[in-house]
Amino acid sequence: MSENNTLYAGFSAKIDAVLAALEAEGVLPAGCPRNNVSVEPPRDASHGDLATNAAMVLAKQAKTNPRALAELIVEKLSADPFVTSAEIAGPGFINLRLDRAVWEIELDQIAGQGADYGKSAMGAGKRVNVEYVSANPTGPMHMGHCRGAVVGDALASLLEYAGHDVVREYYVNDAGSQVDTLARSAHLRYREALGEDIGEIPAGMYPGDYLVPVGKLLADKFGDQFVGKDEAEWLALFKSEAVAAMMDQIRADLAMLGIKHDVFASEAELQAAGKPEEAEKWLRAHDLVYDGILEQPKGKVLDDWEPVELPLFRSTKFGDDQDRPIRKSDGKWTYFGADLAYHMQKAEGADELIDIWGADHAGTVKRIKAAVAALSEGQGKPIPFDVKLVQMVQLLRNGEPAKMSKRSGNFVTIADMVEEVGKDVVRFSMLTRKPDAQMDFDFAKVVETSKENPVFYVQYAHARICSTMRKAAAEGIVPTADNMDLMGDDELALIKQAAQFPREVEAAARAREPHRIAFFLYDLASAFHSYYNLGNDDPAKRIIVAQQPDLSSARLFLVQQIGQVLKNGLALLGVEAVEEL
RNA sequence: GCGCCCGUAGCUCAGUAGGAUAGAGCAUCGGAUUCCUAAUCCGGGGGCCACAGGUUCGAAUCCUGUCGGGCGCACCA
Repeated sequence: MSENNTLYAGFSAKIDAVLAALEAEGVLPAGCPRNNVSVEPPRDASHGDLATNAAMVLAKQAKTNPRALAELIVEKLSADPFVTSAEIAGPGFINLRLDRAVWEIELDQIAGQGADYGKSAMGAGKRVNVEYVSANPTGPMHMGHCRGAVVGDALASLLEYAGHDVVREYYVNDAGSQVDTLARSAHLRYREALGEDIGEIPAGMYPGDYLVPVGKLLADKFGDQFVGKDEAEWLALFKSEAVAAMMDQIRADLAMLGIKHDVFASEAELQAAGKPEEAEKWLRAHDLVYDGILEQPKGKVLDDWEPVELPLFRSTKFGDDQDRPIRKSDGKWTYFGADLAYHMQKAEGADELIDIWGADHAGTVKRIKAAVAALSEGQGKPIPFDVKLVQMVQLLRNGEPAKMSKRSGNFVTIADMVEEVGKDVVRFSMLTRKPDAQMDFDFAKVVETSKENPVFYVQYAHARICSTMRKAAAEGIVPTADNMDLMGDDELALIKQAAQFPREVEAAARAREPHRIAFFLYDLASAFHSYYNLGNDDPAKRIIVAQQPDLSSARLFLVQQIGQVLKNGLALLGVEAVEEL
């Protein structure tokens, strides 16, 4: 379960040793960079088990041609007992075939490591803070939050699996004017709960039904003491009460998706602690904040534009279009002003920061990255910081835009969606495409239990394995690793595919792309279904062959491990590995 | 006008640090079920990887430009 233990990393090291030997012999110049050398399974399995481009990459430096260098490498690699053949192909690829013992050992690894198979020490315990969701605490979660929530959560799990020490964080924006609106809307519902006819909810207030129980709660708690009173007497109180209620709601919504954050950081508390002031002071001292006047935005006509002097952060120094205000004209912090201080707070307990944002916030990435870079470097602790954008999801029903929810007032909630199609479908759907392309989510298609819907396909593979295990147990056949030599090419091919999992985890973690795991699982499920169906044409190829208990035990052992890998991958994505469909 | 993301089969999407003949599913056509779950499998047809240049042994992948779609562009969050 460490990076150096995976099969591919192991062979990578062997090839590296061969190159080092060639360097010692003077074939390769001393200290020549080998970081472009790749060791990976070839796309076409007929080429072998492993391929390396070493000869092509290094030929120039060795002052020879790729094929000549390849021959030298092949000569040394052939000496390895686990290498059964090493061939030069095409422009200079070296294709290796590995002894079947390699795969038998790998299968044993899966059995031995169980739920830990695929975990990696790549992250080396590096502390990564992943901030995701961070929806405003003004209502239930809606579709706009869903993709970022699932992708962020899966990414956090993936990094954890790959050996990082991960904190899942939610930034609660409880300090802006939107929570004032929330408090006023709640006050309206409070009066309603006390029997007043409040009529239509006025424009500018939150109209959703979800505030009705909040109003009732406030009425029960405070009676009529805040009716007809000046806003100053109740606003702060109603704010904190309503935000708390909304956060409970949001936590419940997230729980429906199987998401749980470690830290909920409050913007109001951040401000109360004077963090933004500290940041401003430092930035001013380093001439990164100055008082200036913004230009009128281009490409947009504004009737009420007035030039105002504001404290501006020099984000243009970092490639942004214009400098950005950190305070408003009333002296309060802008979102950005508080946010940069918030990122410094996160950086205190982390080695690396990742934010997951919706694509509608793409315009603000440059300024926050600039601010974090300036502050962290300036304060002597530069911190890697990445903002991952997830693109918009369009909700459809039979190809038409989906209707809004009554519960929410004006949007489709996550609760509605999960109730209708289920957590696993929602999560897997969001994870079977790369996040940086827009996607459509069609209720009608997504509930179909078919190939249209890959989650069932993968779950079915796992369920089929469980069912086979149950049947075998009933017949008194137990999986054993004792007769691996009975396994043929079909079985070995399946092991080879499952053996990619640790490598896949590391690659996905490195690229921060959890969707790769979903596609890997789909492919593995597909390979298993094919294998399973071999038994339909030829009874001798069934997993359980009554007359041959040794063979059956070996095959059972194999599919048991395939099931284990499917289970591990599904767990990583937060999807149930069901045992029956 | 500017910034960011996307453009791969009729449709929905993959394409692993630039690698070998670009892959799946759906749809379509043809097959497999007295047999471990057919929610499955096997096979056929279907591509100027938007377009044009460039980088190099090699480009769907990197760079530049053009076209098309999405998102954003006050002190909102």
